[in-house]
Amino acid sequence: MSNNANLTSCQPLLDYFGKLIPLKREEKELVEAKFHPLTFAKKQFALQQGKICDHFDFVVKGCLRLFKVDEKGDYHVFQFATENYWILDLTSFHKRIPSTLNIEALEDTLVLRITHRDLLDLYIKAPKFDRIFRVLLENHFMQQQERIGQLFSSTAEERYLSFLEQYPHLFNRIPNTQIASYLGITPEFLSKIRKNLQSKG
Amino acid sequence: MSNNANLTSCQPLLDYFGKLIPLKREEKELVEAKFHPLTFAKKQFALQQGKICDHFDFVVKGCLRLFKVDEKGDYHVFQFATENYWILDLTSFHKRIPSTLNIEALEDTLVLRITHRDLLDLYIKAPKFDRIFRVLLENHFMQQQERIGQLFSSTAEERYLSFLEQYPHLFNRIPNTQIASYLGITPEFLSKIRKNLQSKG
DNA sequence: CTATACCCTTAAACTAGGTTAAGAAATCAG
DNA sequence: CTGATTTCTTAACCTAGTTTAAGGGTATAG
Repeated sequence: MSNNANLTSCQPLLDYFGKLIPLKREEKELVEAKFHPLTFAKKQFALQQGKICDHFDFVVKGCLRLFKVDEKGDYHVFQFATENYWILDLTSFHKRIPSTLNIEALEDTLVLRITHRDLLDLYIKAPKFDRIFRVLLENHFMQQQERIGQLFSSTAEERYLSFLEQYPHLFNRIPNTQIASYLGITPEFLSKIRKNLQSKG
Repeated sequence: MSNNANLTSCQPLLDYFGKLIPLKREEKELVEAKFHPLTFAKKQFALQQGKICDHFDFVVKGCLRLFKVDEKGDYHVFQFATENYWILDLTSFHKRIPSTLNIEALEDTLVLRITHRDLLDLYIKAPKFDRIFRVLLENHFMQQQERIGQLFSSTAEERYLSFLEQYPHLFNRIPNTQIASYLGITPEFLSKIRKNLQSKG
């Protein structure tokens, strides 16, 4: 019965993997054995800075944010993760060092989680996952590079517009303070931008 | 004889891979078959925007820069690659779409290059390279994330100091205009920063 | 050896975005 | 339903970094 429950709960992840590379029965069973569901209430932390990030999370439902608190106490959002996104502090996860980042639920959230040890074991038992996680990482990398490009050469207004385009499902789901923090500006300035845009059309 | 020449020329790359995961004889031979040496004179382009990036380059000697030219005509350096670094436009390479970036030699440079087709073939013939390139990508990703964090919360002076720390071998090897372009500031402002630092000590 | 291109610096005027403060609106826990 | 917390907006003032312009320094190709 618990086996059956897992079968059900891992389905979104199996679908996700299956779209990248078709999985064999044994590989599906491995996924079911290694990933475990976990829920977070809104405002609950999935990772606190100072702790080692021992988990690689796939979001089934809800929304998490990965963010840094700098020396001045300001918050900076690296990434939001909604349905079918991955979230973790990769640096802490791989180097096994205390994290400088936090992960917090912006909504009640359900994730499928694999631990560091289990992921290594998964790579050994089914090398196909080396490839799957390579592809997954490539996608994350491309997104990050796009972001660096924008931080370099776009104004805050342009970045806001492109955020709205890229994450239309997010903008009425999370507060503007969070969006500002993702764009690298203050909420006050975002407010000014929004007013400007409104007067334009 | 040409075989022998390749054996010699691939040695830095074999060393690099060997440090990540030991390679078997067949795997070494595959590397020698798939990677080919290529030289660029200073100022020569290894990639021009608009073309598809069909190559993944390992720098044996010299220095390349990966940069973007924005709408205003300003240049922004994503990455420098010196000895033992990788350089390519990953987005163009994987999505097979025209690149928005350029790669240019800042010094006379020797790379070992693998094409897209040969890399896919390498993954198939030796799945160990799925793992190697996963690890390699993880490292790049971590560096990029660090960079985003800095662009968010550090002043230009702080970023300059941390550049000097992180790339001590680069700062007297490339012009300050390039460093400014990497830091996301104008050469004039970098000059001001350097003057300030000098008066401090 | 020389001319040309590139590189570095200075300084004055300017602008994108930050800071501070304060009130209004929305959301939420009890 | 109600008080409390969070969120959004406005506005006046401030600052890090840009722009423009100009002069001097330094490689480098021919």
